Amino acid sequence: MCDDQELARLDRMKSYRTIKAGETFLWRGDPLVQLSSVVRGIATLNKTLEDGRTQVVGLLLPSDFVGRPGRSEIGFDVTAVTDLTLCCFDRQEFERLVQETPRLAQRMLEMALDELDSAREWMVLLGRKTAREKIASFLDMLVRRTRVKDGQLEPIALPLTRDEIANFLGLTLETVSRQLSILRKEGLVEFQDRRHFVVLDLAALQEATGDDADGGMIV
Amino acid sequence: MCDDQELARLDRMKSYRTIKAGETFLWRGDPLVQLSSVVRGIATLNKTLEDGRTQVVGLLLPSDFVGRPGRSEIGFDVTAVTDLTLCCFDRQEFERLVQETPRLAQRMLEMALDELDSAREWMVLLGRKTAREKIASFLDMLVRRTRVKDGQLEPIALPLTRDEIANFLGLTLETVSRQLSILRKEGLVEFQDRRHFVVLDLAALQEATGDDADGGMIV
DNA sequence: AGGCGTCATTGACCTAGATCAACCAAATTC
DNA sequence: GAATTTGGTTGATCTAGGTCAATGACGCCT
Repeated sequence: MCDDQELARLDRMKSYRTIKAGETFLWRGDPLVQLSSVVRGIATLNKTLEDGRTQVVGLLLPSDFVGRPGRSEIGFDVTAVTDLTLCCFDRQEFERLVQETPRLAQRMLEMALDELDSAREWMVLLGRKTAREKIASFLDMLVRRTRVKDGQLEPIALPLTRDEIANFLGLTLETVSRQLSILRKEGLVEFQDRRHFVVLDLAALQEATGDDADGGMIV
Repeated sequence: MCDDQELARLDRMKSYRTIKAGETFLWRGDPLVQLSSVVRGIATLNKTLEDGRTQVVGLLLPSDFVGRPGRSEIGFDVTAVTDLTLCCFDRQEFERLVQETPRLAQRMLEMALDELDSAREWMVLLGRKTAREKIASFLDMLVRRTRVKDGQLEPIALPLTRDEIANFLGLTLETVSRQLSILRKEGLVEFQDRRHFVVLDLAALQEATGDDADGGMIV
């Protein structure tokens, strides 16, 4: 995360933890004793309304940070989507470290501001986009996130179930399924498997997100 | 913001700027040369889709920070809702100051994390709440924000037009107007003026937000 | 005081997406 | 390998909230 000495210290205080897919391992309101970062797997940050409606408010991928220094309570439920490995630190010890190493505070600030930017992009999606645009934006985000490593048309993993996607996009699972079918029939994407897709027409997909040509998703 | 010496230094580098109500004074994509904090007035952070739909992604009140250190481009349009006074700092100079004063970085981190929490609460509102719940949540937020100073039933200022509220809540201005009328007819709130309301039944208002009894808005 | 631009309210419709429901296919259990 | 279970698709309806349109209520300007 930062430089040698700090890394060494982080190293001494860290411990690993694994969680099985589907398990909610942090609950809103519980005391926040450990911070962690995702090593392997995927998790979601969720909030549930009193009558059971739920909204995913964050997607945690490897290297993402879980919990926030300076708060004593957990703010959102955290659920493992796949099997998950976390690297954990004692919160108070970590906070001390942050206070002593300015670099780390700056790095944390940068990460928080990036997350804030993507949360705001997501607010536009939730507040103003149509179902079709939401789905296209979601697929486009996955493409951008995976493209880093592979060249072009490798199949991309769809890590969430239809229901989880729906809770992420503020839709119902039926609408998710229908819109995916429509994009498939239109030839923008193709599924080889319920959980893996290939983009056939990236330009059309991005057109379908409704975003300005220039400034789409930041994540 | 922090301690004496830093404050003094901030003091030397600051300058003031005033903006007239309605003016959009920062545009997405423009170079970010100054950071600032709101001294007086209200502003909104906006994003506009290609076809003109807009979503407010942040409400800036006095003491809120505008712009983000470590980015060279403006990420969202910023519009003055009322006449506005800003206290501005040169971005690069401010960044230098942040690097040299760990305290400041920590304070910035805290602010960023608080904003992130409220952005996430807002995502729940945008993705899952009904129009009625959105309006109730909005009024409740205003109550919480003003309650700090006054005792109980003082009239609360509604700083935005119906249209701006709609863009904040992901609704249309007609729906905003209708839902406000309904809450009025039900006796939860009363308007003395298009822009000032009194809460008559706070418990019922909070009930109508749809939030869990305990964990509502963080802001 | 009269005329105008802005903001708000209310009504009459319409449509995107939710809801309800049937069915399918792959994975898991016995 | 039959029987559940879990996740997905598709169809038929319903409805919350959007859209379109008329009217009202203030300023504000001359």
